[in-house]
Amino acid sequence: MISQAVQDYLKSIYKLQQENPDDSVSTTDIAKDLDVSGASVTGMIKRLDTMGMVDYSSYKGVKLTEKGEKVALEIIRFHRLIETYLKEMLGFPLDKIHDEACRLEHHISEEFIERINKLLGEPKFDPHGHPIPSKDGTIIEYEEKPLSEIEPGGEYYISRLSDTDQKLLAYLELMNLMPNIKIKVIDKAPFKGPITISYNGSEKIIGNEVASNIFVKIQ
Amino acid sequence: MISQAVQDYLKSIYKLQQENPDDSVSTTDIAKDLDVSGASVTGMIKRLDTMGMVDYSSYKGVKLTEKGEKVALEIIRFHRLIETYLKEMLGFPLDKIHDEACRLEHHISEEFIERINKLLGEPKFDPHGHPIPSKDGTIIEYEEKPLSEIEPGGEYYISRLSDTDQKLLAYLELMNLMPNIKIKVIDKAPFKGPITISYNGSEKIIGNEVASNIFVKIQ
DNA sequence: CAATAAAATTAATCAAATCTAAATATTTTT
DNA sequence: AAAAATATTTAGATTTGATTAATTTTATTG
Ligand SMILES: [Mn+2]
Ligand SMILES: [Mn+2]
Ligand SMILES: [Mn+2]
Ligand SMILES: [Mn+2]
Repeated sequence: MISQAVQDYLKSIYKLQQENPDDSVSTTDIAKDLDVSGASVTGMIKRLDTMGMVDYSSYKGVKLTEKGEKVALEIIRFHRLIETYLKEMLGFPLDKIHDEACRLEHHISEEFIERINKLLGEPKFDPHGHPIPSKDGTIIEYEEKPLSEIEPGGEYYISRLSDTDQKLLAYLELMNLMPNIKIKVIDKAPFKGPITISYNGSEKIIGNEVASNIFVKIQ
Repeated sequence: MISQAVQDYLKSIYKLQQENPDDSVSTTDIAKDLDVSGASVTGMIKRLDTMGMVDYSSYKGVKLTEKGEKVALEIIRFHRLIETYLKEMLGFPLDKIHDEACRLEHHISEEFIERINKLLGEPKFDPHGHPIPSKDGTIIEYEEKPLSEIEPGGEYYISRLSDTDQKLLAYLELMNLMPNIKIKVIDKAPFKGPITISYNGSEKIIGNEVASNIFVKIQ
């Protein structure tokens, strides 16, 4: 059996690799992401290497092997299906689903996942707008940009909300700024100033910080 | 935080205590129930004692303290609500719910439990017929007897199915021998022979072994 | 009531994950 | 290119939960 710790490391490495696909992932980045010491990361990385989950050489960082990536994608699939289920079927608020899913992802069975996947109608995106990997590990990719970098003018669809700050997510849900909402930038004040947007038939003003956590689909 | 291991020990001690309320629970019985070595049990018991979860003195076995019992009942509440949820909302077969619940009980939040409790309509019994402890730790008790000890004649309601043998549970579900079904013993062959029963408008013959895993409510 | 069997505890190890402090390698700056 | 700063690894310890083997305590029985 693959322990929870191993699963969390693989998930973290996958995430960091996505953010920076060219470089290999550094110990320090993993340590920061998982909030553990650098020494712990070195120790675990060596084990992952002997398990064939990552390629590692001293002082050079790691890269997931095909095997490691497969495991990571499986956990991410679990995580995102659970998030979707918590929101859609149990009525959890948007800011509570991540933490719950992050625990459950390590403990539910294939059978459980298959059942909720069916009940949900095999969804392709979770409530944050994250794509849900298919069972064979393929994952939808598309181009997006933070709303804070969009010039006033065209219309866009919200594709994704950053899920790092749960307080912010609660605010976005309250404002009904959710994936798939059609949105238009009316005005953008200079020097990271407030941004005027129009959606759902009304105008709102949000801060640049907030807008930088909302991503819209490009073309 | 109370670890999964600690939770499982407390649950096991609670169960063994119920089976034999007068004696204190022996190390060997816990070891058998949890499938660990006796030495492991001695080690854990000492920790539980210093945590104030059990009263323990060397060579004399353990008894749950009020604190320990409260924790045990909380986990049992979680376990049984999850079982009910897996059956009622996700359509799990009766023989698959125990193992899944036994893992999840340690990892779901109060919030999750409260939500499924509401959605299920605050059920009082799980699919095996086990009473679900209330949030404050009270638990319904009633008298019951194995069907194998019932003499032909009166009518009874199935109260509970033993959940130790999952294969047997699958058979019972197939036969529609489930809690709350009205049942009548028509004939009982001697020397632990087959038992003829009537329920749901038809007659069936089951083995004594099977009947000893079906419990009916007394009066 | 002593001999034997069974139950329980102790002692010594192990593995997984973590940590801090010290040492070493790499990168950046002057 | 040497010095300084940063990143990474090593060494040594800790905690939790488990093991086997040896010892001690309790229970049984002739
Ligand atoms: Mn997780
Ligand atoms: Mn998500
Ligand atoms: Mn359990
Ligand atoms: Mn049950």
